[in-house]
Amino acid sequence: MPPDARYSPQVANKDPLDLRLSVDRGSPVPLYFQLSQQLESAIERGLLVPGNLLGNEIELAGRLGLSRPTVRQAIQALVEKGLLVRRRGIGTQVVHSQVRRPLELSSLYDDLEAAGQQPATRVLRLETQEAGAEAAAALGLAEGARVRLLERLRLTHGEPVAFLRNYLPPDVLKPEVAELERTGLYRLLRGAGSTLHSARQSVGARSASAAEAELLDEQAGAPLLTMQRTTYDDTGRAVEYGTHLYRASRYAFNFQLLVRG
Amino acid sequence: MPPDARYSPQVANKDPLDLRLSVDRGSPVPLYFQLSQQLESAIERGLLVPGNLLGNEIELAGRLGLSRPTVRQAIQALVEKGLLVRRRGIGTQVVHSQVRRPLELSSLYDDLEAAGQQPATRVLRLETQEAGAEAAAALGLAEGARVRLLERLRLTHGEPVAFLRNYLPPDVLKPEVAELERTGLYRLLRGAGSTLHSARQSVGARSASAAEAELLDEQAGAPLLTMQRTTYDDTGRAVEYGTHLYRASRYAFNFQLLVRG
DNA sequence: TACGTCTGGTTGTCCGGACAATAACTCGGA
DNA sequence: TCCGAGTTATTGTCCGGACAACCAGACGTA
Repeated sequence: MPPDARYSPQVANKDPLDLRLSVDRGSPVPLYFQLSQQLESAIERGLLVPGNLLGNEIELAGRLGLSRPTVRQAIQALVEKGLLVRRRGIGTQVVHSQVRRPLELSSLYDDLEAAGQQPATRVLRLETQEAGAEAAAALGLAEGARVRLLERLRLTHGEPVAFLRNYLPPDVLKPEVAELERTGLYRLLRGAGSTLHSARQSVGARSASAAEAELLDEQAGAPLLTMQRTTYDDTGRAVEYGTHLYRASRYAFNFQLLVRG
Repeated sequence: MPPDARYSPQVANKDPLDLRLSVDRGSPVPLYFQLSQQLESAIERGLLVPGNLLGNEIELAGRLGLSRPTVRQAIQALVEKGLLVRRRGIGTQVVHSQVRRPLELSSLYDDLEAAGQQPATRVLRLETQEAGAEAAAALGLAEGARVRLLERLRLTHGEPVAFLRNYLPPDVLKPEVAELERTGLYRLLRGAGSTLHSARQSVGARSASAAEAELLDEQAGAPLLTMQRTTYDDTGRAVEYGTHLYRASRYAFNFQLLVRG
């Protein structure tokens, strides 16, 4: 194989008919979404190889009995996910990225669970307080407003991984200890009706104090990853502020960024 | 002001005529993009307050002499940036987020420059090598293929902040020391014709070895932030792999994540 | 008061068509 | 052989229209 054959645009194309694309007009699921999902699953399963894609939009529309705008909308969604690239005059290609898991606002609990790490949570504290300056500023509340304070220890295989301190506006979520030990905070927030939208994070590092080391089963002075995060729902309201500590020996953040604009 | 007045949808609206929205049909800039930028700048400058927005799409289209799809495309772009929220049956509102800088694939150089930190770079090493297993895997090359190795020290105000080691496929960029000391790697990559698309990052922490401490002007054992990153262009090709060390006492990662799908 | 119903307003989805911009390919001429 | 012009294919932008889905508030009824 020539050294850069994998970057050539002339990769042979599967016959699109093999993809079994079809839409169900009786379904309440939007047509563009049906198509978009079928294309995505075809890519995930390797039915569509990096290279030239389903010919052109117009023909694809014709074969599916859809209009071109609808097909474009389906393709556009995948372009924004980073699965496809459009090239004017050329066509639309599948991106040949090895790793194309798009990244989401990640939840430590879900991450650990997905990695088969059997996460567990110990709730250390759950109470309502008056907000200090830091939490109030992060949540956009007045200083002294009531906030729920939550402190948890996250473990895998019985060993501590992280110490999590969160502040919640009281009307957003009223968590119970049993729930918190069973699942992650993000899942609870979503379950309570918040549609999470974005988060601002700051990741740093520092040495563990004696108390922190004790809590996390490390030596004093051991390196810790620190993370502060404010999460916003789709109206821009802050629904959670957290300041967390991770054992650097047992955890690292993995994420994928997309370029915007 | 009642406690949650800022979340009420009934915020008085500026007269949209004050916004001086208009489009230039002679310009080569797409109409939807012109409108999108004008709306964005109106939001940035506070002319549009969180609350009810420019009435409805149809009326806005009529006033500007555009079609509704074009207006929708402009609004959609801002929704994806997290500046607006659409609510069926209600209208489109400006998100009331304090911080709404959308985030991009960040460049340390640009970040420091934007923060007024006067970044400087010292090139420690620049040579072509055979790729080791790690770099080859990250770049998707065969082990032993030629790669360019680049080691830099990044400083602000004369003090070291980070040690940067990068691997580049030789046909992507042929950087020169003078360029590297004048600007950041991302800017050079873009200048060389790569359109950067996404990056996978891993952020962790560890204690500085004696040699690392010496280089970064820290004490041995001091906490360091570590970052590995592979950057991909819009065809999914890896254009850069880097493994970096930051002084935790002087730097932290700040970024904003958007929820996907 | 409490609750279901109706109504108006707004975004969501979808269609069919038109022309512009861009890139690859073909082909003729030097 | 090399190079430039023309041709063709494909996505990019834009239009006008239609109906569906959904939400809030007003209204009527129990």
